[in-house]
Order: sequence, then structure tokens, then C-alpha cells
Amino acid sequence: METVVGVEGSDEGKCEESGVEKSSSSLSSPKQIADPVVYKLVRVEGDGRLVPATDDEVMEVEEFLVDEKIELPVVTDAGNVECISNEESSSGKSHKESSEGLSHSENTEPDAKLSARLEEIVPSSDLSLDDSHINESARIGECSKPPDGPIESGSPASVICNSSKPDFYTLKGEICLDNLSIRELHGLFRATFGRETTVKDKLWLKRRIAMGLTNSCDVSTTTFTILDNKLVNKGTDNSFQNADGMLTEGSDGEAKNLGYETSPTSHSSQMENHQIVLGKRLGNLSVELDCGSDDLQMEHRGAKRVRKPTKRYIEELSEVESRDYTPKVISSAKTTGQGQTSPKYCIRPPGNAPLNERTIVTRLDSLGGSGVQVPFVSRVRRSRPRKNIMALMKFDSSGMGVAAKLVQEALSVRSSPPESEHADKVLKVRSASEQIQPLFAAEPEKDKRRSIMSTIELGKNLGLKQTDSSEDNSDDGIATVPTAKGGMRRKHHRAWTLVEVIKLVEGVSKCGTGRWSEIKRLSFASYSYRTSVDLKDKWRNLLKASFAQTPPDDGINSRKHASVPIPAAILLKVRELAEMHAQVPPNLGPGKLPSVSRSVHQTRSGYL
DNA sequence: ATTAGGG
DNA sequence: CCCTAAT
Repeated sequence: METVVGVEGSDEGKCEESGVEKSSSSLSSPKQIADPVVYKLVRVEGDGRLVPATDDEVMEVEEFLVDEKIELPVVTDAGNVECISNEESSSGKSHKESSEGLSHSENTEPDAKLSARLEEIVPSSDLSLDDSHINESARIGECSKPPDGPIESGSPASVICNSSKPDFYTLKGEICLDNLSIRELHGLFRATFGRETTVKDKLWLKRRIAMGLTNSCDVSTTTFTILDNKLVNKGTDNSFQNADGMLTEGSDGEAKNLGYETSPTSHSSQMENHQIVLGKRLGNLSVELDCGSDDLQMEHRGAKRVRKPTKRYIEELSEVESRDYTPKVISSAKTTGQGQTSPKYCIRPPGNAPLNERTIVTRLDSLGGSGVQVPFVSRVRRSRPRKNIMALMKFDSSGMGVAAKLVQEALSVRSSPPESEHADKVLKVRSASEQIQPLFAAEPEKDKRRSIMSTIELGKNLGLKQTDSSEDNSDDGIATVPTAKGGMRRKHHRAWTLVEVIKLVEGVSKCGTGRWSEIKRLSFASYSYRTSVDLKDKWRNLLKASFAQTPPDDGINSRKHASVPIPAAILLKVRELAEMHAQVPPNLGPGKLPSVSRSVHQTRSGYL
């Protein structure tokens, strides 16, 4: 099995501390910046090979990071709640995810502390819930100062924790993951994250989905019901088991803030306040921190990337394999003990907001053999393997030591513009081996094919690699295809994921409609694809959906496999925002709105 | 460069 | 999503 490991540069134990503070400090101190902590997600295969985390994995985490960072500054009043630092939460999340999915039973956590920390993640709790309906929601719409305070950035929990998605809270809708079949979970997963997953572990799926929808890392281990984007824990599992005080702290804190306890039954009325209490068991987590190892993968942004195998392949492989082998977690980790807690990500001066998101965060890539600072943004969400397997394998050959070395290298090399070159070389080499054209060049999209390919890849290893030139080459990962006319058209229809929709709604609530570029910067920094135009279009569609009657809903019509319905809560929110901004679609006047709050509950009409 | 809209 | 006009 593989486990995903978060590697962290120095102090393992204290990720938390490193969190926000660090980030801020990092800014100030050059040194840290230069020597940022490298945080990478790596999967360790049974045989000890390191495989870079898939983009998605990384992405998810990053996403949070980015958002948080961006939003952090926003904190307004409520700041009482203590949350975990952004970084932490993000890292924690990732760890959780990976660990759970893959290793959950087996791994033991090497570092209790760490795991504990990870667990600790605080859910972005939302404050505003909606039952208050319109009134509250209306307020929410305003960006600057929500009367309630809490909404949006102002919301206490969200503020600090910063899950960028807090706004959502208001949405209502309940999604119960408990009773879904794996198949359904897969569909939901796809809708939520925009990618497929091969993981068959229901628990893992539920957790991930819950985390995605909730935007928080803390998800209960037993029950998964998401209400208004919040996770409701009906199960008994509520107890917080965090061994660490810290953990509890997080949860407790949250609870306090909310002041509510999630009552199992609260389903109906109380839900408004939803809180989710999530207890997490440390035991399950087997995350390991590794120091310094970083992904390699990146090519520099500017340079043209050589095709990497699609991440999917990697993902698939690793997942499959992981299951087969029971791996051990490798903790290359501790290898580096750099004292410094360098932030994993360096944030560039906040001031750059205007700058592209890209500039905001960079990370050091050590795997490639050289530390390269890569702009965060570049991650493409859809499966793009950042690094090549090959490269990894190569490194692996040297064994664990390699990781350490890499780390060291990375660390040692601080700022290294030149490094990029090295990276290139590495990449090139790899690519060379990979370059072989795929037999199946054309459309690797099918699952079957993928697996086949992957199999081949693994088996032969280097022998064939796919260079699907067509696939995403661009930095943003969006594959574009030249059209006859000369224009570039996107190759894939990137379905909007629930997460994206949520972000969009949040963005609109903050900035209002019309300011798409702003929203893009704020909420979609991590999504390089999705242009402001896309946001606008999507909003238009959401609006339509939200006002569309979803009357009879379904039944027959609903395409089973079609996209997952947008939670009513979201639609409701959309509606509210629409009203606020006077963007009510022509037909339905605001008149209808009033009923909305309640009625919405039942509507499940929208589809992503 | 960004938006609003139509297709 | 794409394309284009309008800003």
C-alpha cells in the first residue's frame, strides 16, 4: 500500500505552531523563505519507492492553503476561535485523506504527535446557518461587513481557520453519505472533486467527500451526513478522542464558538447551526511526516513541459498497488531534522494580491533533485502527475537515503534560480525515457485503458510512456486544442465540482456578481483553469438552476448518472445572492423567493 | 483587460 | 464552453 506522506521539513511535532504564524513570519524573514519547509505529499509504496502525491491530492491541500492565505488577512472581528493554522489544516487534511484511504488499518502512526496534530483540524464551521433564511443570508451577501459578523471571512471559525469556504454554511441541504453505495459514493466523489477515484473503501470515500463538501478536515469517522455543507455527526462517534490536547482544543473550541452541540437528532431545526463535531481518532491515521522530500515534478512554469504521464495512471496504480501490498509506511521522514520550521509554503507578500495567484505561493521541490520553487498555482487539478514515476523510481533506487538526500539538497539549496535548470534536466531525462509514444495515444481517458496503460507502465516501467501531447500541457493544466479556426479550445469539459461551485458562491457572496476577476483571484487562485468568464457562465447557470423549479423533480428525469445534483442549500444560497444583487432572472420574480427558504429543502434540481 | 450576453 | 461586442 502506499501511504501518502506529508513531508515536512523541520519540526514535525509542531506543525501547528508553524501554521499561521509561521507563514506570516516567513514572509518577514528571508531566511525562512529561502529555506522554506518543504512540504510534499508523497506516497510511499510498499517497496519503499516514493511516489509523488497526485495532483489532486496535492491540489486539495493546496487549495486550502491558497485560499486560506488569501483570505486570512480578511479576518475581521470574530477572531476568537482558535483554529489550526492554515497550513496545518491543509496538511492535516491531506494526511488524513491519504492515510485513511490507503493505510488506514495498517499504519501506525510513527509520530503520535503529528498525527494528532493532523487530526486536529478544525472544521470550518460556519456560523451562519441558515435557517434564518433570507434575512441572514441577505446579509451575507455583503462583503465588507456582514452585520452578523461571522459570515464570510468575518466568521470566527472561518476567519482564523480560514477555510475559504465558510460562507457556505448557510446553504442547506443534506447529503447523507452513510447509506450510499460505493458506486454512488464514487459518483459523488467525482462531482465533488472532479475526478474519479478507484478507492473502494467506503469510509474513505465518505470522509473525503465529507471533507470536500465541508471544507474541513475534521470529519467524523462514523457517520457522514452533510447538512448545509456541514457535517453532521449523528453517530456516536462524537467523542473527541484526540489524544492531544491540541486536537481537542480545536474541536472544543469550535464547539464553544458555536455554542451548540451537535445533537444527533438535531437534524431538523438545530441543523441550522450545524456544527459538526468531529472527533477523530488518531489511531487511524498513519500519516507520516517526512522531512523535506518534495515532489519533484515540476517543470518550471515557463518551460514547456514535457508530457508527464497522466496522473491518473499514477493514481490508479498506486491505489491498486497499495491495496495489494501492505506497505509500510516509510518514514523517511524524520531524516531531516532541520530545526527550522520553515513553512511549507512560502507566501509572498500579501500585497501581491493583485499578482497572480501564481506568485503567491511557491513551494520547493526537492524531489527533482533540486529544490525548485514552483509556483503553487500551477497545479492542475485534474490528474496530472507532477512528477514522473520514473524519476521517482530512479531516486528510489537509492533507497530511503535518497529522500533524505533530496531533502538536504533542497534545503541546502536555498534560492536557486538556477535550479530550475537542474530540474529541467532531470525532467528531460525522465522524459526521454518516457518519450516513447504511446501505443494508444489517442484517448487515454477510459478507465480501462488507463489501467491497462498503467499496468504496462509499471511493468515495463519505463518502456512506454505516454506522451499524450494533447493532454494538458499548459501550466494551468488545461489542455487546449487548436481549433480549425485557430482558436484554442479546451480539451476537456471540466465539470464543475461541488467544491468549485461552493467557492464560486462564496466568492459571489463576498464580491457580488460581476466582479468575476476578483472572485477568481480570491476563490479560485488554486484553480488555474476556470477563467473569470467561466465563473460568470457558471453563475449564470447556477442562477438558472436555482430559480428553476425543481418541482417534480426528478424521479424520472433525473439522470442517474448525470451530475450530482447541486445541493439545495447551494441553490438556495444562489438565489439569495441573486436577489441581493438584483439579479433575479427574468421570469421568476423575487416574489417567489420568500418561499424559497423552506421549499428549497426539497428541491434538488440543479445539476452540476 | 474585463464584462455581459448570445450561441 | 466559445465568441464577440461593449466597456
